[in-house]
Amino acid sequence: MTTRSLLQELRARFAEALNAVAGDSTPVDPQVRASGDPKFGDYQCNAAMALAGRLKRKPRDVAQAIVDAVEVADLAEPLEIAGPGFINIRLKPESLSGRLGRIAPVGEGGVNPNRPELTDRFGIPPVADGDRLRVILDYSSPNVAKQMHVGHLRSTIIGDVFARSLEFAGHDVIRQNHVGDWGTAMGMVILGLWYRETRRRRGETDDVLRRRLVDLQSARESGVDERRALLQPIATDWAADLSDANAAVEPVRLEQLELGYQFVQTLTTVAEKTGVQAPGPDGDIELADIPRLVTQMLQTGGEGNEFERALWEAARAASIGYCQELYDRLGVLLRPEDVRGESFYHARLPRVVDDLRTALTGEGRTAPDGAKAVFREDQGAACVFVYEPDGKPRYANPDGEALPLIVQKSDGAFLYATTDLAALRYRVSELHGQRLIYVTDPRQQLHFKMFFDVGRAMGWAAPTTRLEHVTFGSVLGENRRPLKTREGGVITLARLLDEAESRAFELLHERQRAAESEEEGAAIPRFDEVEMREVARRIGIASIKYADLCRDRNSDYVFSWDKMLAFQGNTAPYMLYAYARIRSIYRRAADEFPDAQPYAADVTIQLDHPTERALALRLARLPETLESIVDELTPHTLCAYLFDLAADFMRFYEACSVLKAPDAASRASRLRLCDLTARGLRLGLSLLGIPVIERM
RNA sequence: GCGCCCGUAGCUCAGCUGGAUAGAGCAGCGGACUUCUAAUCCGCAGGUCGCAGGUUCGAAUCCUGCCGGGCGCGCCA
Repeated sequence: MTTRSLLQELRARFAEALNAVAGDSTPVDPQVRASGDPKFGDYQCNAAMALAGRLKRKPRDVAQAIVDAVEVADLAEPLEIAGPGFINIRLKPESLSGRLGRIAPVGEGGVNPNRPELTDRFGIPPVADGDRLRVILDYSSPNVAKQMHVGHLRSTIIGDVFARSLEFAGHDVIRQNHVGDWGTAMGMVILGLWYRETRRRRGETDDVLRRRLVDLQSARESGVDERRALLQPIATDWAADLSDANAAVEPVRLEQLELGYQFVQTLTTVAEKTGVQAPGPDGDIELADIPRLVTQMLQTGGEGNEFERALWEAARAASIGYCQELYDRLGVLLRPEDVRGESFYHARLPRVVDDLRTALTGEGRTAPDGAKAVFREDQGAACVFVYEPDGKPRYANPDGEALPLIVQKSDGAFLYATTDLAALRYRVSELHGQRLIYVTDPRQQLHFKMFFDVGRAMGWAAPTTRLEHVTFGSVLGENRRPLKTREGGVITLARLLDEAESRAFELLHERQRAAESEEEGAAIPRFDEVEMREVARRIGIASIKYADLCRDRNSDYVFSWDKMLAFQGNTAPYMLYAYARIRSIYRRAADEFPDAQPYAADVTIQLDHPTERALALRLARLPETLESIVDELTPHTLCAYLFDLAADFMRFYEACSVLKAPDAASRASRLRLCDLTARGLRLGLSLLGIPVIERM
């Protein structure tokens, strides 16, 4: 038998009663929800008012009819009708404690500290087999050319919560890290790496390259002649180096990629309007045109050029290795085997365009929602236009003309729309995805709408395939502009994490000092340097992640160290502290009452004190909270729940002593509540990608 | 010009897809440590939900129009 959540149970029972009252088989929304105010009960059913209109009866009469028809006597106190026809539901304490009592203790093997949700389900069953979906989750997706910065943070940690939550719910999640390893930026990296490598073979160190970069940077504002004089020797050497095709490339590090990338990028800027040329694969090319050169270089696939291939692989390996370090540090689930970047689809792109051309030329095809996709060449580019059923373009440019999804540029190169379509086909037909989730910034929204339309029109996504573009707001500085360093540069992720950890360490250190200076000394754990570093590391990372997750993901959020590291309010430290307090009680109870068995069969969960009842009700609502996160992909609702849970526990903690409980039965009951709370916090935080701390 | 997102307490944010007297946390004021970690808890104060209409038993929520802010709109991703 599947255990329903409290909310599901009440909904089901009221739905049945409503159908009886309504007298027909039209399903009626039972409108059961948690009450906003405790004086209106724990849950309420608001369906009477709406139904009254339909039945042309008085709302309160309808409410009475529902009350008479519904069978909830085993769960709730006698129902009350209030106001215009609200039905207030107050749960019986024994039904609450019974429900919690059915949550089995953690099994023999104990809890896996890294993935507690895999070993302690808190009595929550996975979805039924028939509801299980294969979910393809596309998140993080950094561009391998550059260091990861705060912009990548949100996609990575929000996506990670989806991965964990959907997996916990019982779905079959396949992570796809769609890294940018084949675009112009990657080409620039390869070219930079090529330059560095060939110079290195002539005995030049990175320092020489770095100095040359500085020279170029300072020449950006100079006159054409001056810049030409600077560039000409580089171009001449370049020509000499081109003959070197030794494919052996040593492993490189990210800094070297960045150096090469910056060099090529600066070179391109400085070469603006100088006309300085260097040899390319198909004859001379202007240095200023390098971006086009590298794109072409990649379009031809680097095939037949082992050196280029080796450079690409070295660059890719360095980037992915570097990203993996950050993923490990952040504690996200992504692994190297989840990487399926743009390059993976490269060989499939011509067929995508061919198939679009074949299927959509002329009349085109119509998607289930009526959108018509038509293939047409326009200004030399291969395009797909999307039209409404009435023939109007669904997307328009500022001049009001139809806006195409371009799948092949006039120079023959493919674009990210092409890659995304190829990935869509792959994910549906080869990975058998039924729900495809893309976690990216909202600027790409138009692109996603267009390529979803085309994918549906082509039938590459079935009508039942869910395609979801999940967006998130930007991270702002205190000045309300996108977060930057004081100098205006991007903040690298590594630096951000460093600062979080060192700030957390300072706070811990401060607290320890304060405790030592007090006469009796607060009862806080004493840490040595190594332990404190580790606790600070966990708090720091947790704070960054939690701050990111606790707001509605679509709104921009203002980044504030003080707020995310605060020990009050809806923050990671508050939650972690609540957990640590509970664990502390547990350790002491084990010492003082070694015989106490909170999960023994004869233990009844007693809900005499209001704070005990409130805590129990909150615990009973964990399952329904997790349901909503799976449907709506809203981590902040889980954060809000955990904050309420922690706060309810704190109140209980202040009011009901566990170790000094009046008797053994009460103590066992309270210990049980403590442990359930700890498990709920641990499970919830774990789904947010945040590991708990036993002592802090 | 078109499209999307946002506007709620001094600040940072919730508000469960139309429900009851709009809620938290900071900051402010006042309380609580002989008591399981005071990184806590309790109380007070704080609001024209951007503005104006509309839909209805009922609107912060849905519709329309303004005002203010952000983003996007053909060969970058």
